[in-house]
Amino acid sequence: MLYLKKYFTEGLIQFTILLSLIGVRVDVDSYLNNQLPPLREIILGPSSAYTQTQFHNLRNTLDGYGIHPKSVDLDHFFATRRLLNQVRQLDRLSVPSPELNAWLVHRDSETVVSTSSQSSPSIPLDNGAGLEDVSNPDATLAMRGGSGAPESTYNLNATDSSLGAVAPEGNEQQASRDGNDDLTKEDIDLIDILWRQDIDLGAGREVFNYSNRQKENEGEKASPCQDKDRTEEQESWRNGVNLQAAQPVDGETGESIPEQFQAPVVNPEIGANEEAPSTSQGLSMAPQLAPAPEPQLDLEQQWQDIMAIMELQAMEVNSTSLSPAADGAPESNTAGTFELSTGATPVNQDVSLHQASLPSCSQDFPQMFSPQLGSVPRTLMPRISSSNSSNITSTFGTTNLTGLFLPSHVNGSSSNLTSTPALADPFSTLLEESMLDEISLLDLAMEEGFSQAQASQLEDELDSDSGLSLDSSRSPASPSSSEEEGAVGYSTDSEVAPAEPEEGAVGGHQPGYSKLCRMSYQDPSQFHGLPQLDGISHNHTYNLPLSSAFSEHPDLPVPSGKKTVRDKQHSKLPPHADLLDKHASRDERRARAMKIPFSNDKIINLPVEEFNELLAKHHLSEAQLALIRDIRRRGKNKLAAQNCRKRKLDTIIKLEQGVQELRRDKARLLKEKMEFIRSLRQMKQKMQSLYQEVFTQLRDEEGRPYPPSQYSLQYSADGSVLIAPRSLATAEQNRKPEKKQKDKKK
DNA sequence: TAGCCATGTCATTCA
DNA sequence: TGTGAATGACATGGC
Repeated sequence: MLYLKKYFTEGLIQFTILLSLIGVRVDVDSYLNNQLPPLREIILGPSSAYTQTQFHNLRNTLDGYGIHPKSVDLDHFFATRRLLNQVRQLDRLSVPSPELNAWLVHRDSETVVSTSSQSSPSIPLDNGAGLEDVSNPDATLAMRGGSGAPESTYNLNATDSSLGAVAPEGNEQQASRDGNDDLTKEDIDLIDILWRQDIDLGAGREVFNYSNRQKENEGEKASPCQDKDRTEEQESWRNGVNLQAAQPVDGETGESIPEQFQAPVVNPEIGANEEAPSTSQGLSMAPQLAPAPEPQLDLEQQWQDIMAIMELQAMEVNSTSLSPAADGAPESNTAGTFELSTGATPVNQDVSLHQASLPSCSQDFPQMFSPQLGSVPRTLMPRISSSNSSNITSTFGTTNLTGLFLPSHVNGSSSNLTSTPALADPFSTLLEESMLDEISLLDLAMEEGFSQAQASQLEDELDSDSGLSLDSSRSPASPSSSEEEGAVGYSTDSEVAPAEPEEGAVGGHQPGYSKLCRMSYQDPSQFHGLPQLDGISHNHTYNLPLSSAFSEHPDLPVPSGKKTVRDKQHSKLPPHADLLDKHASRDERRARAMKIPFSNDKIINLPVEEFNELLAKHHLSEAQLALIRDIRRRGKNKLAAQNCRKRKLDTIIKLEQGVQELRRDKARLLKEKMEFIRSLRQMKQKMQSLYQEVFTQLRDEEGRPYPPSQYSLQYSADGSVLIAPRSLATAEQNRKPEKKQKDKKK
């Protein structure tokens, strides 16, 4: 980590030097002192709770690497690395390629966390480059004399101030000139390229002037009108409304184009790339798109390796979890989502990056942060979310991007629908339908993945709880159990029963296990400290009447939520008797009233023989005997009813699973059918072409070709091919159906 | 207060 | 024939 920090620091220093070469005065100390997290955190260490980790791709499957994917350090590494790369590569010819840069920028906690593509003017981009502020296009116009032709009137000096200069406007040109004094030709070329990026935008750099924000923050030279606009924008932003949600971006640079400059954009290249992803950083993403081989630091190489691995993993996740349309079909991802570029460069990196950043747009956001996020003011969260979501919207229009980053079942099939490439053949409709069907079913399967887990869990419970062996390991109703333990040793649940002092003539201790099982039914979390009970998650309490366990330990908290209401209602009663009454069933109360000398649990759960012995031991009245038999009958029936209901649920769940399975099978078979049809069609086409080829080469005795309208090739049964007049062939074909009909009649 | 749900109970059937 | 299990139907209470 220290190494990374050092690297960040070095990179930032390089970047700062570069900016100073351009003519921008960058005061690192002021950044640090002004409590701007990114620089400070990059250099001094991460402290931001708002860090958006870019590696939250789909399921956070990137474990096991040197840098944890969720490490906030990676974010800084990402941001800094990309900034540096892009700056370094600005002097190269840029070729648009499908790259989506997910920038991560930060601000102090007072304002907003933003991703790069966020073009909202209210988001300061304190990324260390001191880059853009798109909130002040008016100033740009003014500086350019309000020209509608920005290409021709671009003010280079004005651009200087946009690159993070904190010098007053009046000094900008001087500062720029001062800075240019030391420029080499290479630097100048680099600066020219930088400026051209914005010229292509039709906007000067001053549009993205970071210094404007600085000035505004300092209360210097900001016009009231600008303040008002900015305040409104910030408010709207805080309200989760991105006023510039549909703001276009420069396809070449990925920058957000201020609305004032959308019309004048005449650069055809921009038009061709108008769907390019947006990075509102103001730094060109284009140079990075054509990375020329250059000597890399070892760390860079390592970083590339990390990136490659992560991309592969992201692709794996995509290919396994998304629709089959995504299999080897990058365009499937691009449809409506990643169709952002020209050229055929794979979008793997883009995908991973995008996936890495976008989950934060919605519900995944809180989980993506470090535990410190818990301390993030809640008021910040909506802004974070809205910034990201609006970001997406601004970049991709109304396309439903979330489908790529949320589980497909969340997104439904919409993204899949858009991602299914159109097929040219006549079967495309059917095939598409089939594939879509399957896709939707795969979505269902993903849904089912969840329900299956639940179902299997429930199934396990059901299996283990089947029958009276709900407490399967120790069921008192189990003959084996009773045989092992004997009448006296009938000590599991039957031991619970004597816990009722009034009822139980047969004493017994309350085994902790049973007690805990009872409690586990109510609150499994109470057993976290009991490793021996880790494996106990089932509800084995059906044959453990609540009153039994509770009566022995009336000081125990009432575990049942349902009982609590009743508890409150009876809270004025004497504690012990009240609790006994409260948690005693009707039969238990009756048994107490009739002075039955043993517990209801015993009455219910003892095997017949032992039960009869127990009755024989005591001299009971007819009323008592009748009550005992009723208690036994009802108790057993109660358990039976519970088991019956569980079985019903189990059956329903299994049926649902069966339905899902059948649907998957149907989709798979349909897909296979379509593939067969397509294959058959291809074979027919091949056959037709071969037929034509052979036919055209045939000649009669005079060397003339046979007219296809009069002759055709006939295939005989022995495999030979004959040429015959079409009329003859037609007649033969007509005979065959007649023969078949005759055969059928026979 | 109606509706839903969980649970208990009864009656019945079956092995 | 007694017993237990299974299940439909109904009642009840909580939310």
